[in-house]
Amino acid sequence: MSRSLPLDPSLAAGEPPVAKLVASQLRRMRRIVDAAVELAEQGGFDAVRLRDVAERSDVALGTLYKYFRGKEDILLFAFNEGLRRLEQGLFERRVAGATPLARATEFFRRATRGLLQNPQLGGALIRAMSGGDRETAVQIAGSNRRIARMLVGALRDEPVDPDTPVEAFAPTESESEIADALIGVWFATLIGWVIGNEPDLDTITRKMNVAARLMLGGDRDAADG
Amino acid sequence: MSRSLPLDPSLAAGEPPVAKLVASQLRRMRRIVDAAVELAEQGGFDAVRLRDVAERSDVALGTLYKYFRGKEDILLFAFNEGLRRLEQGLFERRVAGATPLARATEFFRRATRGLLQNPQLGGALIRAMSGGDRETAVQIAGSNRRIARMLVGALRDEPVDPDTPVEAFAPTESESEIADALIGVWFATLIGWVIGNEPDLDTITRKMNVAARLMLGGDRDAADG
DNA sequence: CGGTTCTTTGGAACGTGTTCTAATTCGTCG
DNA sequence: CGACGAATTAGAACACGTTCCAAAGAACCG
Repeated sequence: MSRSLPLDPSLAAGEPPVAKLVASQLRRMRRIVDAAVELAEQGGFDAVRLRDVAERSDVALGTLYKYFRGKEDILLFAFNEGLRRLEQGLFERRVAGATPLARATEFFRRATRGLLQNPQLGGALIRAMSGGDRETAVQIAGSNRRIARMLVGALRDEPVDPDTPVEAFAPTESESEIADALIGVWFATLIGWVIGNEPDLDTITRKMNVAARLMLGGDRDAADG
Repeated sequence: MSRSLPLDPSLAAGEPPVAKLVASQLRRMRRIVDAAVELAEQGGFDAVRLRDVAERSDVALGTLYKYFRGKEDILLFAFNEGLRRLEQGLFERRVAGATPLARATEFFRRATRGLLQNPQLGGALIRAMSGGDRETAVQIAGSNRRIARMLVGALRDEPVDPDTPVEAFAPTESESEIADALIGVWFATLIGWVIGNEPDLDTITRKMNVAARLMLGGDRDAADG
């Protein structure tokens, strides 16, 4: 083995792909992700051509594949960075709302807003998530868990420290069921959005409010922008 | 224009892609779909190479693109045929169960069973649905509607005539909300299954039962095989 | 410093979805 | 029958993700 080789080991494990990389390699990786995100912002998933990513980030095509398993892997990495930002944001400004329903709705509103901020990029990230290969499954499962943790935090009205490892997250069975189902609705809605492109934050928020109301009971429409 | 040209007009509109085709063209189309399905059954989505499909169905590659917009389109067509079979099956043997919860669970069990009958094929079909392009959105929306109609039929404990046009289907707002959310959970679950491959009918059925219970209330686990 | 090993590079090469084209066949109408 | 247009064919061509390779560079070790 070697001391720092960048490839799989970092990414094969679910979450922390940045590990054991010297500074120059970290910078290279960052350039790759940034280039991919820029291209996605401009033209969506299809505009992220790996040849362009390589050129923009001053990296050879082959090197790119040393850092990431493929196109979707890069976008998935960006998605996870977005998740981290969301976690941080939620930690700094807790979700507001008097009832679990209101807080759940507000959580999804903020999460969705992050994705829709740049629709092209958001669509690209969702597409990378839904079209995942067997290899990226672990990563996706990890993302899912992080989302569930945030959602359950909102339901409980408890802050979630982003730096706590997700493995320590222990929801009750009931919480787990609700989170699973709600996140499922969210993903399905986002995929529908990607396919059909009706880029309306309010519509998606309303849909999540409806689903949450069904599962949590309570008065209707307990959240607003 | 012509009298029968096979290409877009049939497929551009959502549902009835078979229209205005002479018998020989219908047979060609059938051969194409059959070949694609056979290949998918054996090796999943990736094994459906259009060159192979063309060869198997004795059709030129270019002709294939006259009948379908692309690879996913063929699989989507097969998916819709599967839906029709499911509708027929449900019409002939109504979903059993004393409560809406039990019937909803049983509906998803039967729908999922159809997909998992051949996991390779089922995965390929799901993948075609989730990775859809803008053009196939209409078709997918139509499929969704057909599924919603079946589900609502099960909730109401009413038979659904497969030959009735979906457009005539008029759910109440509440039914529509529940169906939307449940189908979302179902899709998300299936996508998770495709990505992670844990091909267990019972697990998926249980998950749907949980989600349905959350939304419909009622006693737990009210359905079994 | 020389040698060894790993990383990076530039670029070719491959597979597959998709598009394009020229030639051929088919069906219909006059 | 003969002609015209539409459908089909065979196959080349293109785009892009992915893999492969030989050469150049970089880091480390004695």
